[in-house]
Amino acid sequence: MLYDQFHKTRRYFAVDCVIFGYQGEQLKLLLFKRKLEPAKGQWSLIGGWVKEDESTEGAAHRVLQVTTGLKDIYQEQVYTFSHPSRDPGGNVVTVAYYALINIDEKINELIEQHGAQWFPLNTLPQLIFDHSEIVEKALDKLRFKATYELIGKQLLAEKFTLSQLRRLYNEIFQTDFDPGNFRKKVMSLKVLEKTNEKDMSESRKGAFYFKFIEEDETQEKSGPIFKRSI
Amino acid sequence: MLYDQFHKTRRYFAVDCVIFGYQGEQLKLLLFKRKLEPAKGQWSLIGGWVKEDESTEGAAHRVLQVTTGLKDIYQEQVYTFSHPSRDPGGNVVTVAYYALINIDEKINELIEQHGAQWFPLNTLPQLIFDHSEIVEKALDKLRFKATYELIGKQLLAEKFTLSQLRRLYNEIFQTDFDPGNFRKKVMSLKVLEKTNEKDMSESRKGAFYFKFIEEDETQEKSGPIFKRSI
DNA sequence: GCAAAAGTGTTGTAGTTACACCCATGC
DNA sequence: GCATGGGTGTAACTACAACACTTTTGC
Repeated sequence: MLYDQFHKTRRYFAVDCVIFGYQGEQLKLLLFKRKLEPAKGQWSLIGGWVKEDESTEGAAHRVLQVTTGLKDIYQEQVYTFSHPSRDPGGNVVTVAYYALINIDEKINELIEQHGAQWFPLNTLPQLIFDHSEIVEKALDKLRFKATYELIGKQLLAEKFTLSQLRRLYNEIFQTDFDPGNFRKKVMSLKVLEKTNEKDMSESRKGAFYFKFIEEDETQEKSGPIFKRSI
Repeated sequence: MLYDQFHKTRRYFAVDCVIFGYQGEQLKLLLFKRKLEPAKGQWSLIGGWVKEDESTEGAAHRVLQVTTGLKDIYQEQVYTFSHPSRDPGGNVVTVAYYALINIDEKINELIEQHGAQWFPLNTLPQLIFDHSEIVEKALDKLRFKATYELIGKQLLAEKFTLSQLRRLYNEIFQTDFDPGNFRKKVMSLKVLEKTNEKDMSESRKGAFYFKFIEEDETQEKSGPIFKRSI
């Protein structure tokens, strides 16, 4: 190969996935018992080696599919971690991705087979290596995205009430949005459509379900939709 | 090594630097004539292989130091590009960084030795591989940073007038900020201090020079300082 | 005096916050 | 009827855009 003269290095190349889910009004993280030495059996992000003829996007996608059974999971590159001694097992460069998952029964079956478990963000166990830092960066990026566009499509069910959406935002930003103001702001974005169905489980009056309007990649980023009130 | 059983791949690992400078009221990019096959002699970003026991941050720093002679250049990770066929010479994963440089005489000497040249952003030549995409992402990130905090410390001389700063922002966002409003906004951030010196070269009245207040990493990100008026 | 940039002041508007208030319904 | 979340309305406040205005100086 052309570049071989420059390379004597043994380096490994991996991806790690920060998988966010939302369940029981809590933003959660999917963690795995590591199957590999070193640190075998400890909690970690799910990762995988990047194969030949595979991009990191592809590798992350593959890892997510294997561990959740889902295709077409929403994912976004977070950061690349490359400190030579970040992994005691060798010089492993990892490209981190975060993913957004709608937690349901089917997924949880597969997840259990992998020895994985959902953890609320504020009660995470000790993670291996620099995985805490990776989670921190992923969360920053998620918050950031949520400031600039309305997220929830991937984390919530197809139909959801505005209260459910608001509580998701409350979780993400660890704050307490005013119900009235939140509703007005969200409606002004014109990215949701009201359905005719009502959720009667959370209130006497009932709340209309909304869903995201299908659009072809036309989420224009215009400006912050919420003040970074964190 | 522990992980060797999983690796049969030949892959190369590089960094590329998007070097921004500001000169003659123009935001410029430093480009290099590639010294390597393939695409030898064509314009490209400056890059380098990541050595053993080196992080990508370290590699980018080293590459910047060699090509500009400067230590402690401000740099920030942009994105990792890993499509297996992005470089015809082999499977090269590259981590992109952008850097901010204050262009002056000394630098330009070294730069010429490397066959490098400053190009205004709107008249870039054809770049190799996916380097245009890398530049685009870097510029996005720079704009983004400039929206959230006052930049200029690395791009301008130590002392500068508010008009000079405003024209830098005009360049970055390709817009025309109102002089009065720009001044008020910048002053409200309380990150600049007025010096006693005046620049008499650009106006009859003369304009006071300002400089950035020294602070120990206390640029708190609160909210956007300028509407993304792009 | 006049041109030209530096610097200050003013006014209207848009978006947000805080909060009051009505609505629909199960109990 | 009353408690509860759903949903609407409103007044105060803030930030910003637009633009008028004053200041200082070289010519």
